[in-house]
Amino acid sequence: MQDVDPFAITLKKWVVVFMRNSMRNFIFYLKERGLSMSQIGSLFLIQRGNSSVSDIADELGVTNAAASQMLERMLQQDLILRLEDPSDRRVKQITLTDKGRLVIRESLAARQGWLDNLSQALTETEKEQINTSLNILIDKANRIEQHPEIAC
Amino acid sequence: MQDVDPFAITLKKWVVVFMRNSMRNFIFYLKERGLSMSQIGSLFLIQRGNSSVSDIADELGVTNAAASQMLERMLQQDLILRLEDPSDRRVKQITLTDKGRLVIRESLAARQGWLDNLSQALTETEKEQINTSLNILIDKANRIEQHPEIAC
DNA sequence: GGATATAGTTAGGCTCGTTTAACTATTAAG
DNA sequence: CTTAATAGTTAAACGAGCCTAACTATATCC
Repeated sequence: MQDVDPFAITLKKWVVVFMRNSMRNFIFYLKERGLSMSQIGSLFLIQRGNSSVSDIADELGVTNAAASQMLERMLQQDLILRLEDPSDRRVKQITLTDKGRLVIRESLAARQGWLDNLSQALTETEKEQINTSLNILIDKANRIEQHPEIAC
Repeated sequence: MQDVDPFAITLKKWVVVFMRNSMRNFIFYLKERGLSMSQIGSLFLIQRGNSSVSDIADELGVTNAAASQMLERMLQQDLILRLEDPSDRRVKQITLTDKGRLVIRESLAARQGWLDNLSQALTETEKEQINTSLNILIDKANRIEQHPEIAC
């Protein structure tokens, strides 16, 4: 908590403000849809290419059994498909259904309201400046993700 | 989905990148501590001044009964205090214990790793520029929060 | 003062997410 | 070919979180 770097302080403040404002509608959307955090997390993981039961279990930090049962419930809700991997028939390939993709889009849109209000409160000049800054952050974040070994 | 404003697109991309990278450690911290999303959400709400059972129930979108039970569990974990409001003895004032405040700090710190890596990937010039941009966003976000009627 | 409203708790019942342990099916190693 | 390892499923059990309904205590209204 002994930050002296003003940038680090700003970044943390932004995290708090962002979370407070963006999570509310997101959580209400999940409730409305009857989805748990684990389930929506799984949908995003599957979209990113984590396609086996073990992958998803690892990422969520739960046992295979837990993941398997949760995916079974998601299968019944028509959010995902579960197919045998032809190259290794022990493995199941989990993919998104159209409904699963829709849920991802809607859950992101649920945050939209606050972001739209935020956009409207900005001048064009401010938008341009922030746009440039965010693109730098996005770019650096992507590089860190692609080269996680650098990040340690 | 028919965004033409490049700023809106950038903002959304940033949200996705941010969530993907920052939630993982946060969720693992919660698991380690045995806390649910509702419980950590409550701690933040209490810190922000939502101090009655009804306040918290409303914000979380659950019944008073559910909030009351969840707060009872948090009381047993020594995360909060529950005192009678002297000015209206029907009301209970919920406040954070030292342990509750610690959990808030630790949960934010759990995201720290990724943000630190991100900071290190930036030049001083980039940091200054982004710092200015984020401060604009924080400022506007605070104004929207203080005047929610404008935001509709 | 009596009726009504508000704040919160308690009880019963349900679902979900989780674990461990036992199991099946498939692949890899010797 | 036999044994061991891997991927996933199933079953039993438990706690958390949620709801509705019934309840207590306090405050407000007329």
